[in-house]
Amino acid sequence: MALGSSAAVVMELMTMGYQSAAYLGELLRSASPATAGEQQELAAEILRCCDRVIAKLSRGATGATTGKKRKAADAAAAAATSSSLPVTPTKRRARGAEAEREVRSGTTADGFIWRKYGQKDINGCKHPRLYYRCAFRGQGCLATRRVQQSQDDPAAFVIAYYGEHTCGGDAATAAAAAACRDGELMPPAVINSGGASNFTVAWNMGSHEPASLAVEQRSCDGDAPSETSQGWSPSFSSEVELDVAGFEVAGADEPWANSSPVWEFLNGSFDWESVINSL
DNA sequence: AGAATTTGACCATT
DNA sequence: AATGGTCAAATTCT
Repeated sequence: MALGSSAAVVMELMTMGYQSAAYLGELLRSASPATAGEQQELAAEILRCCDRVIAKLSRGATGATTGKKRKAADAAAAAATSSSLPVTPTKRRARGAEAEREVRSGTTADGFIWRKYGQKDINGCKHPRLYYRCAFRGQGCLATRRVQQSQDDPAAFVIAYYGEHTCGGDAATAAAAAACRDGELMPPAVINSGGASNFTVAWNMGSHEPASLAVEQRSCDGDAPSETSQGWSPSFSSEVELDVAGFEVAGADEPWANSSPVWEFLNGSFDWESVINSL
């Protein structure tokens, strides 16, 4: 395959992330099999994200037009994406249409850049439902997601994804590449150590005083979509929030604190080469 | 000023 | 008619 150098870098980093998440899942399972459920689910989600990027890269950018199954209305709209003007012949998703993927996670961050376009109170649900679309819709990306805070566990989100990221070959990967250029990593998944779920939601109206910190990605060069015509000119500030309160590496009392691949990973001495070669 | 979110209206689907 | 998804004007944020 003919991967560009930046794509190769992203591929390598995503492979690292994949291996890290896999190993983290192992650690969580062996460390505390009883309480590792939620944490393992987070690790699993990281795995899924990495897996998707890797699949995309190894498949090449030609996968953009090879959208698998898209709803009829969306397909019709996609046919007209050559004219960058999304005149939008009113493509409305059927109520309760099944998502292509549904993820239950402790964070709403998934590495993509989303723009919120609506919010709705749902009949029996305590929390509102939030609607997002890909920030690169101006480029023809029709990916959409629906985020809902779980009724029982306020620290969990149920995220339903619709549509494929047709921007994946350039936009999301470009953002990743830009982040790598700047020596930064992709927005990490939420770190929520221990059983105490002190992760709070920012959009909880009224009282949003979470112990969270915002992470922002910087834009890459000029391919940041500047489409003022439709009011769609997203920047690269995503709404990533992560709780750092419970994440103290230095003072960790965990048994693996100072002598494990995790620690090696954190202080930068982890032997990635052997990991990659073992693929 | 421009960008991003909020929020009520609008409309398709059930 | 009720419900859920989207639009777009208004508002807030940077």
